[in-house]
Amino acid sequence: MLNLRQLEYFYYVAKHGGFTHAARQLPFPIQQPALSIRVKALENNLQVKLYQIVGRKFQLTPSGEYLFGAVKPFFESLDTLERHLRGETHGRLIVAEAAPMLILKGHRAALLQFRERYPDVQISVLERNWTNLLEHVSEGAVDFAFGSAPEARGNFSFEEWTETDYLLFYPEGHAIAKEERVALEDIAAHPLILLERGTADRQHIEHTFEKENLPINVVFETSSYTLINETVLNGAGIAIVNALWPRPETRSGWRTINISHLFGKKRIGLFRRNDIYLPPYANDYLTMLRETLMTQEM
Amino acid sequence: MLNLRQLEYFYYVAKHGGFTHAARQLPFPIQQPALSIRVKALENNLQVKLYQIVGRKFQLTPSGEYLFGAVKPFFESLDTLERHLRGETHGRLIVAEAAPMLILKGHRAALLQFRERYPDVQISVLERNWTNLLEHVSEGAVDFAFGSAPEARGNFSFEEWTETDYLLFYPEGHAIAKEERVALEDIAAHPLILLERGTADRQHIEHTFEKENLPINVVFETSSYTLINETVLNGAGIAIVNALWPRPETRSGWRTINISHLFGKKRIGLFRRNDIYLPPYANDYLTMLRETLMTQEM
DNA sequence: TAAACCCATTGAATAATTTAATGGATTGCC
DNA sequence: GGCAATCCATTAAATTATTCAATGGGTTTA
Repeated sequence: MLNLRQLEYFYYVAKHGGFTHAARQLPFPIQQPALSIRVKALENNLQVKLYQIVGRKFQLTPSGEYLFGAVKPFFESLDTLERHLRGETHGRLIVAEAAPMLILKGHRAALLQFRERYPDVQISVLERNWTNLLEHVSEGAVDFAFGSAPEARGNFSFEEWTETDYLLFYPEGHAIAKEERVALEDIAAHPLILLERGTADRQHIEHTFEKENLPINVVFETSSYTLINETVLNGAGIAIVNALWPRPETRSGWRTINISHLFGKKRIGLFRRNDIYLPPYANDYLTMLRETLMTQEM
Repeated sequence: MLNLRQLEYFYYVAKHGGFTHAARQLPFPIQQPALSIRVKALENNLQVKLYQIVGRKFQLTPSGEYLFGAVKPFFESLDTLERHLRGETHGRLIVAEAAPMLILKGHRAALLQFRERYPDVQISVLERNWTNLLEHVSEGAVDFAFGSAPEARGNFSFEEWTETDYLLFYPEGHAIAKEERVALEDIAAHPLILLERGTADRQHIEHTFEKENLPINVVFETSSYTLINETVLNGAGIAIVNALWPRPETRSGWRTINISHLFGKKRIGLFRRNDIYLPPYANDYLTMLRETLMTQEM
């Protein structure tokens, strides 16, 4: 039977990298020997060395690393858990690039419904770049996030909500339109307008070209779809966008071709931490959002 | 600051549905009042009612249910964690339908490599039906599983390893081959041979027809691909299979058409529990398996 | 070489937890 | 209706677990 207090102290010692450091930084008053003794007891319990002192540096053994990794999420989640239970709820929601056009609409409707039921829970819907998206979630800064399925998942679960195609977006009459079925080489032959580096779409697009060893010629990059739209319509090049991008509605003279045969589908969905249990209000919010999006037909 | 012992006792009381029950069934000697007091202390700490006694039945309040759900995975994982740390490792692996043809090959090679490094860890590779697959994982009966991406994910994370097309499998000269590009209606017009109900492929196929309101005529269903192959070759009908199905190599006279424009791609990958930290040997096994499959070209 | 730092160890002091006994409330059974 | 059984709450006393304070040994830094 693992002793919980021993585990807890081990967690703090491992987290702060040493007994003395831990003793000094812990939120409750405790002395170094107390920690020392408790961790020793844990080692004796398990019959496994969890750390070693090299010189005067504290180091976890592989077993120690394993144990630390295993209990860390739980101990990290306790603060949030306590706040949720006390009712100090502050809902936080993040919406990432690519999802907004689709999901934001849903938020508007879901919010109204939600406030009736939880008038005291504050919801923030934030837009974040794909690069930092999962960080925000894992740091607990937000409860969950929407974005496109990543390569590496780490500690997250991903639930697909919808998928979308990739489109080639070009001015009417552009040479690329001549092709019967556009090939990757055709696209590479033209100057490209893309979203900035670090976004999921950009990463995916570059990766696709790299796989075929095709160099790409990016003439313009931006984080703003408005600018992409402008630039394409001014004839500076062609753009690869996902089908949920905000189409230029004020001007005509543009076309799109579906190029999902080259770039696959883009999967968009919900990210949440694996190791944290969502508070009831958050689950309810997700349910409402799901329903809203369903009736809006996705 | 949540008190861990209080949490632990609350967990046991909630799990056994009452103080007396818990006190009697706990693995260590403890009396009912001790539990009672500790849980009360937790309630006072949090300023939240966690349970109520109705008549003489113990019932969790919604807050109690929430707390229980939040801490349960952790406490449930402690036993396994301890065993792993003590080195009492017994690896368990499950391979589900659809994946086997692809993944099993990898296992053979990975196993050899693995046994050199962890001679004492026992690995079992089991075949299970899609219907029970995730249950096995969530019960902790196996460390992880391979299968195709499900609709609902619950407490699992899914990591895609590969994807495969759906194929129409039919005897040479069959009428369906006349079509330029097969449509769903064409397929529905013929007697179909399918995997049994409850399998992921079957579910997906039925769902696809349902969406278009097309009735299907299943003349034969089985869990064995050998039988499907036989039946198709005898002219009983056409089959929808995924591209990893074991092709009939002993007989000729059959054809396939790719129908992923109708059924999409099938995504195959790794399932694992969200809330349990895999032991080091399991992660190493996965790494070896990944590498093996990479070099075998997927 | 001295000062600073870090962990281990110890007996004494303290705090936390458990026990045992008992009472109140509810249910089931005759 | 009455009695036995079940279950949780409460209390003071007993026990156990944990912490403290002081000290020593080893290592690094200046």
